[in-house]
Amino acid sequence: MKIEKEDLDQTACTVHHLAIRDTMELLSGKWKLRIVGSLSFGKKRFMGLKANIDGIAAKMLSKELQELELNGLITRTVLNTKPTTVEYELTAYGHSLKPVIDVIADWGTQHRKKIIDEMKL
Amino acid sequence: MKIEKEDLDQTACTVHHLAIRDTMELLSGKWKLRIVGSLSFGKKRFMGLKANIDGIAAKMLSKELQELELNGLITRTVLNTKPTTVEYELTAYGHSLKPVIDVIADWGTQHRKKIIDEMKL
DNA sequence: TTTCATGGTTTCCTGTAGGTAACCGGTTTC
DNA sequence: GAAACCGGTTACCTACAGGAAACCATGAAA
Repeated sequence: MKIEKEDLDQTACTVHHLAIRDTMELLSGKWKLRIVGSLSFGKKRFMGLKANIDGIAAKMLSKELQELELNGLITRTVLNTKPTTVEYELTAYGHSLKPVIDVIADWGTQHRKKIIDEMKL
Repeated sequence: MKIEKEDLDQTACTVHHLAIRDTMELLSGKWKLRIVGSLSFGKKRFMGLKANIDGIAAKMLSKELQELELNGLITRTVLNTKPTTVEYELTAYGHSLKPVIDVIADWGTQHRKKIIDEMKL
């Protein structure tokens, strides 16, 4: 049985697809990438995140944080303060997403420039 | 008025957020990234894409392709064949997404490895 | 003349993502 | 004892993303 170039492409392509799907599933939802992006600037508390991420409701923030923690991307630390404060921080694994976030943010930045330039014409 | 480090962080962070949101809006939906990923291997026809992207329905493919074309990421070329065939191809701008796709696919690949390794324990 | 292929569109239906708003428990401050 | 702050949870609601299946026009082939 001969292996055609098409087959190789097909295989490479399938793996590619699986990988993309995996990443996007982990980062699914409107807010996860934003939360990770926010935390990539340093650890933050619940209210800090809520203030930092414009428009997010407490319910969503709490839910998304739980999923991120389940997936080992962030840690949740309850501090012994009064009133109780909770710190969220990227794990090492969470930090491994930095290249992903950065390249997405970079593309978005230059895309926004392009759109603005086009408006000026 | 003094500019604090926090303010700078805040500004950097806001821009970051906008950029992330912009990119993700363009690539929103379950299939767009997969379509672009598929086309990054070379131009394809409608049926080729449908076969290549496991599970996508014609309706979704057609809809997503329209949006991608509107955003200038792909071109649609109707060929003078019988039966009519249509070629979809990434534009130069679409190709500029390659680093984004690649880094997402790379992360997904190593994430999948990690999960499999953890299962072996 | 019936069937097959291409590249779709249309209709119908459903799950769920995500929004709003009220509420909660513990603690400190007024 | 009322109000405020933190970090949530709960209940309720709905718009829309997305799936399934049927349908359509064109033309070639059988």
